[in-house]
Amino acid sequence: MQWSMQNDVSTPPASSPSPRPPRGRPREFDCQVALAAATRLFWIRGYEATSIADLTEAMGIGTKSLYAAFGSKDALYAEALKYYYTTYEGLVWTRFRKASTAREAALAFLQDSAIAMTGGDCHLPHGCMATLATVGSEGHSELGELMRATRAGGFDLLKVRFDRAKSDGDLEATADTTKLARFVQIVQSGMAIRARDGADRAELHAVAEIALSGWDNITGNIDRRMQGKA
Amino acid sequence: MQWSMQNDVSTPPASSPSPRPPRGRPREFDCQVALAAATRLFWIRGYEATSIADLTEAMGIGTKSLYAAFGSKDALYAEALKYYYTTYEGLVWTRFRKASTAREAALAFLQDSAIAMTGGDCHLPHGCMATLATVGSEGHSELGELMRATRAGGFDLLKVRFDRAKSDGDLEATADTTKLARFVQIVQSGMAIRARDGADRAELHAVAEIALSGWDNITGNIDRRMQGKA
DNA sequence: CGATTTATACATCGATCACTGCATAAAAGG
DNA sequence: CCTTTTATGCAGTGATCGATGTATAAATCG
Repeated sequence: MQWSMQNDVSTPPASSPSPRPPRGRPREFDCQVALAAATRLFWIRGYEATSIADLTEAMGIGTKSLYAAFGSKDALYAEALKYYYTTYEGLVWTRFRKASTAREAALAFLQDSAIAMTGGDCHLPHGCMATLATVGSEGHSELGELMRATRAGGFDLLKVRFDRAKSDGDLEATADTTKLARFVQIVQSGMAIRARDGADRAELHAVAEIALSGWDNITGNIDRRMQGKA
Repeated sequence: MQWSMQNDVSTPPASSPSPRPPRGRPREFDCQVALAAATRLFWIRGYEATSIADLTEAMGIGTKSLYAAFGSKDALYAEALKYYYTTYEGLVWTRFRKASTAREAALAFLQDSAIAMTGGDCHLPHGCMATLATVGSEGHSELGELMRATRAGGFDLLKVRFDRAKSDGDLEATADTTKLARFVQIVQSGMAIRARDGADRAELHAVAEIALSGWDNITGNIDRRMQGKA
């Protein structure tokens, strides 16, 4: 299956000078606005539960226009996921990037995730589109791989930051950054499920604090504390 | 919508003496075996992605027999969820119940979840059926409520145990058992997502240990440690 | 003005969805 | 035996799935 589209959807931002407009009749709808509507729908309902009829209604366009602009439902979903990530990535990772220690970074990531997953500033759908998507369990293997890769990207960002903290001396040399990143990622994934079930911001915020309250034990002397347990 | 079924499915275990067999032609298939097959399929693929045709093939029966025995796809799913819970509940909650302290109970719950979610002793599907089900996002509101209630049940077990630990003196009187139970529940939910993405048992086991490595800080003096942070 | 190119609306495609009607088969009660 | 009751197999229900074909409208180019 191919993700290529008949028209280049991702041009509107950072558009080329485009001295010559395309020859025929111009498109009547804003491609980015339509994509935003589709993203919101996929975000809320998931891939399988969202039909083409749902999409065309929410996007305000006909089926033929949808297929002319995006190619297929799979391709539209992939484009929606990209739109989702580029649009909302900053909500979760900006403070993370600016943090001066690994602990502050992890806490910022979880706290800002708590905010984003409960609507953010405006009324965003609750939960995380990438985490909660069940695309690709069976069939749709390409979309499933895309989702898994997206989730893996979050883990990588965490691990790289923790590795850097190790060379900074911020984390002990014995700290297992892979396990640490997995733990933080898993807490965030769990928060996404709770957010979908209606958790409020305070609850997720509390979980973020609790998750990192044992940071010193986790990163420092976990080996000594744990050796007699499991 | 009604969950009631034409035939009582849940009689085979602890069956009544049944001195008089039903009048007509007896059923040719084992209802529990068929339900187990359906459960496995729903568990792996989820509700929407599993069709009646998939189910009849896996269960080895025809559509008419399926509807005669279970009533509808929704009712069959509800029955499958009940079967799932009663069959596999012990994998996750037995050691939890026997533990003498709240910390041991929570650790046992997370560790045994790590085992169950990666196949258990035999080759069970990975992940948690109740946690990963996305039924009821839109429409299917009754099934969605059932899933949410099932997830809430896990939280309640945790909270009750932690409350008991408080009166036992095992937990400080100042400990917030609600937040504590939410945290443990969220870690387990996140583990389910990682298990679906292919995490191995060791990874989830490590996360279980890390999650509870700060137990003393969480349950005891978290207030003092956290007051200057957020 | 055509000629060409593209977008839209509408009707539809075959496939699949959950679900049922109907005829038949196999058991029990009489 | 016959009647009743239930289960099964198969065809088929209307609805909806994702995706297209056709005809028309609107733009640019010559």
